[in-house]
Amino acid sequence: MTHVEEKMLLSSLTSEFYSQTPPQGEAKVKRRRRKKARGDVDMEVKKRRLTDEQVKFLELNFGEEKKLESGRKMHLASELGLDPKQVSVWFQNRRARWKNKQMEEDYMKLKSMHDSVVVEKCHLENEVLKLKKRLEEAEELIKRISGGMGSSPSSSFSNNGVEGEADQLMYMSEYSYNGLMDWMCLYGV
DNA sequence: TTGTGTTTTATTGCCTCC
DNA sequence: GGAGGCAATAAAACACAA
Repeated sequence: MTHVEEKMLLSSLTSEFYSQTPPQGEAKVKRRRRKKARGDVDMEVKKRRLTDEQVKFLELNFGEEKKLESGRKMHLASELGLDPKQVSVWFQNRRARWKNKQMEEDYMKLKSMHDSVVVEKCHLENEVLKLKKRLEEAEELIKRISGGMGSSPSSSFSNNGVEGEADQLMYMSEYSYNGLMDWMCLYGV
């Protein structure tokens, strides 16, 4: 019996298994196979579990080439004493398992990358918070200093001949209180 | 022993390629 | 149009705790 004849026979035997046909225009929706009734002896297909040796040999071949061309299929089938159909089914299922495993590995890699990016983001956010706090402290200090001298910060800076107030502020926030003390000594504030 | 979850083998329908 | 691939699914076979 050819492959096609086999398929047609199976189709005719199983067509009655379907309770519904898909609505017009929804051909892509797969019909669900009806469960095989218990005791339906005619349709009973005994599953033959492959031996360890057979599986080992198939695994070896799968490792070499994941696809199965016709010649190799026939060769493997005769070598293992299996139906060529069983060999192709085994390869089909093995490819599906392999694909799942690959996806799982890809997922784990992406997850690990994502996790490290999240940690890095957390560190950066902490750093931003620290810097903001230092900036606030520096600004507060400047306010206090300029208030004590009875003039604006800019006038006090310019009075001492210093240019680039922004640069000075950056300097202060960078080196915090000790730096500020140095700066005050330097300009005699 | 039995209920339940997992794995393996097999089937089906659809799709693509030649 | 046929062969072969894939996704989805069924169901047998197996593992294992209770």
